[in-house]
Amino acid sequence: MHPTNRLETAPPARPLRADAARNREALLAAASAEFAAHGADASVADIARRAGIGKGTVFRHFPTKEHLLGAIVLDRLVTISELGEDLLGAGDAGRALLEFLTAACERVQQLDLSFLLAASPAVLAEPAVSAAQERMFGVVGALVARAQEQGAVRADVTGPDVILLMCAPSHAASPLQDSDPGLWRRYLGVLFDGLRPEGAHPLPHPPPAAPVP
Amino acid sequence: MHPTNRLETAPPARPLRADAARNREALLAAASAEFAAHGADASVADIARRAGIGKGTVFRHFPTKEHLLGAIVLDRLVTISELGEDLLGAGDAGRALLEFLTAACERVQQLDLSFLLAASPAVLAEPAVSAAQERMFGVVGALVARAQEQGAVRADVTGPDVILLMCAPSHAASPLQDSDPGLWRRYLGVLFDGLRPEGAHPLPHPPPAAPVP
DNA sequence: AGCTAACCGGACCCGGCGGTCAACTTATTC
DNA sequence: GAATAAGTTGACCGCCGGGTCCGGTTAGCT
Repeated sequence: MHPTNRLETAPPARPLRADAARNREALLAAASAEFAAHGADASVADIARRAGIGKGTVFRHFPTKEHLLGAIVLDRLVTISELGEDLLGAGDAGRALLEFLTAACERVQQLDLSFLLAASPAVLAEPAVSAAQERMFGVVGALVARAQEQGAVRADVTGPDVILLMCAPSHAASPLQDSDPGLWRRYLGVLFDGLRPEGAHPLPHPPPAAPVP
Repeated sequence: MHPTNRLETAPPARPLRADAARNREALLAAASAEFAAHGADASVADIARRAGIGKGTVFRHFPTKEHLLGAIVLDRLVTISELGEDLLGAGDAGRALLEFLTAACERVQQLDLSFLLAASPAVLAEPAVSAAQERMFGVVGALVARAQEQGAVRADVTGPDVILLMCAPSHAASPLQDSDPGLWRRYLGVLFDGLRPEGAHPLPHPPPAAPVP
C-alpha cells in the first residue's frame, strides 16, 4: 500500500513537500479535464502527459486509476451537495430545485454523472465517496420535498427519480456538445416542465426505492 | 478486403453456404446480446464464444468489429423506422408519438441509442447506416409535426429535439436496469409530460439544426 | 463418390493499457 | 553545505483486445 493514498479529506500526518503538492494539483486538474474529454476510459499516460509529470508520479499519489477517478467524483459530489444545501434555505423551492439542477449539469459538464451512480464497485467502495453520495441523495431528496410542499413539483415523483433524471439533459445534448455547448439547458427546461404539476399525467410505473442497487 | 463484408442489405452475388448463413445469424444474435449487456466495448472473443463460433469466423463476416456494430445499429434503425412509418397513419398523433417512443425504448432496451447518433465515424461512414439514420430522422420529424398540428405536443420543440431526447428514459433508468427493468417507462412518462403543451414554460435555448454534427 | 471452393477456427501477432521498480533528483532540516 | 527522507521518472512487465492467417473441414455440385 502506498504511503499517500488518502483521498483529499483529512490533513496528512505530515504535509506534502512543495513540489509534490504542486504536482498533485496539476494531476487533479489534468485528470478532470481528461476524464471530461474521454470519459472514464481516459488513459493514465495521457493524464500524466497533460499534467506534465511522469506516469509513475500518478501512482505515487493514487494507488489506482480508479482511486484517481474517485477523487474527481468525490470533488463533484461535495461541490454539488454544498450548493444544494445553500439552496435549501431559498424561499421559492421550485426555483431552488431548478437552480440546483442547472448548477449540477453545469458543474458536471460533459463528464457524465451516470458513473456517480453506476460507478465501478472499486470507486463506490471508498467510504468517502459513498458517504458523499449519500449526502447528495439526501440534499436532492430535501429539495424535491420542499418543492412539492410548495406545489412547484408534481407529487408523484420522488427524490430518487430526480437523482436518476438529473444527468439526462447533459447526456441527451452530448452528441452536439462541441457545436452547441449550451443545449443541455434546453433539455433541462423540457425535463423540468415534465416535473411540474400542471398537465401531469399518471406515471405508468412505480418509483424506485433508491437510485442505486 | 474480405469477400463478404456486406451489411445486411442487397442480395449477395452468390448465396451464402448453409453453415455460413447459420453462423451469421448466430453471430448477429450473440453480438446483439453482448452489446446490450456490455455496451460497445463488448469483446469480439466473448461474442464469438456466445455464438459458438471461432473468432476468425467473426472477421470473415465483418471486416471489423465496428462493422458488426454497424449491422446491429442498422437493424435497430430500420425496425424503428418501419414502426414509425406504420404509426404515421394513426388518428391520434399524440398517442402515436408516445407509442413510437415506447416501442423505440423497448426495442433498444439497455443498448444505449446514443451511439446511433454519436457513433464512431467508421460506423456512420457506412452509407447504409447513414441512410437508415436519415430515414429515422425523417420519420420522427413527421410524427412530431403531426402531433403538433393536433395540439398534442408543444409547438416549441422540434424533431431533432425529440431524437436527442428519446434515449434519455432508458439511459436514466440504466443504473437500476437489473433490479427494475421497466423503470424507463416511468421516465418516458415524465419526458412526455414535458413535451405536452399544457403547463409548458419557454425554453432557455434554441433548438439544434440537426441531431448530428 | 469425389472434387473444389467456400468456410471454419484457434494459434498467433501487435499495440496499448494499468501498474511496478530501482536509479536518480530535490526539498527540507540541522 | 551535507545528510536524508521524500519525491520523480521512464523503462519495463504482464495482460488483454482487435485483427491475421493458414491448415483443416465441409457444403454443394456433378
